[in-house]
Amino acid sequence: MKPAEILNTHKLKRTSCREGILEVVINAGQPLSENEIRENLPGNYDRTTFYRSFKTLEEHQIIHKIVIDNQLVKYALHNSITHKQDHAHFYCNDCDMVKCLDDIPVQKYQLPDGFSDNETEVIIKGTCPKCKNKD
Amino acid sequence: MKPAEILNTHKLKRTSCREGILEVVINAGQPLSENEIRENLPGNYDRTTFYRSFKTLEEHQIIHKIVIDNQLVKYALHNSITHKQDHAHFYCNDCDMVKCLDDIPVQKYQLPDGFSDNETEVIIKGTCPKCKNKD
DNA sequence: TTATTTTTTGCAACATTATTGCATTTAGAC
DNA sequence: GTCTAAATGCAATAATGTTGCAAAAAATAA
Ligand SMILES: [Mn+2]
Ligand SMILES: [Mn+2]
Ligand SMILES: [Zn+2]
Ligand SMILES: [Zn+2]
Repeated sequence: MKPAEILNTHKLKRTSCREGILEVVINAGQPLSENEIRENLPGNYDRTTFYRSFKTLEEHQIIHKIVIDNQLVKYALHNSITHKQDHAHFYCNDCDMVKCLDDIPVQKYQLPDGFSDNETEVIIKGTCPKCKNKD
Repeated sequence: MKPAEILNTHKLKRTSCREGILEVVINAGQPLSENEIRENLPGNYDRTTFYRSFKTLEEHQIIHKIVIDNQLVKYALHNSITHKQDHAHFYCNDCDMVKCLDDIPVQKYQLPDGFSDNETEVIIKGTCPKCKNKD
């Protein structure tokens, strides 16, 4: 699906920042940091606009962010199939790569009395195949 | 266990910053942010020293941090019983309270081929009992 | 005890990530 | 093409965290 289509589907204005972010993230096929996105965007770049665009795209559940250890944030497209379902994320300690594990639904945890949940985040840290074969 | 004892056990110097952080976190009985810790510390406060003290205490697995949505970080004592075991954390969307769910071990996830894991973080977001009874 | 070495501290500077206010521009509806 | 609500760009500000370095404190050696 193309950026313009996605924006139309959600009745969002087609602005260059929104289209640019989507374009880059779709092409990458994996979660990217703000800097990685910026590096792949042509022309001038405004951080405020990025954050506001992200907020909009997030509210429409088009992209989501993955926070690793505060100070590393990656942005990723929602897989249109699993979409709303909570899924786990993988983080490679060696190369900082983040991967959406769309096929791995998160476990439903039994909370203590009185607590109720509505979202669960799971981040699995380890080594990715690429880094493992680097010895 | 008292701060001084803990530091002695780990053969760490008893400095006022380390003792202060431990004192405050032990008294609170729940994870606190840097600001919440600072507010409960007497005398002058240096952020650099806080971060360096935290690093030391973390390396000795005395306290650990919980990152909620980057921009909210809470620091908590390690439960001496479950200690090294990965445990889930609860975050209240209403009051920002964080709770260590020491009794809830994290599930072992089956990763795709070639990936290996060595640590898993689970954050369950929802409403705490106090906030639920506030209608 | 005194001297030497190591660790910790406090401060300034800097980096990164993120938010707000406001004037200007633009996309899309008419 | 005109109009208007929405989005943008820029400056200012905030929160969180790190680094270098000289001074202070603690541990160790003599
Ligand atoms: Mn994902
Ligand atoms: Mn915990
Ligand atoms: Zn890797
Ligand atoms: Zn609450």
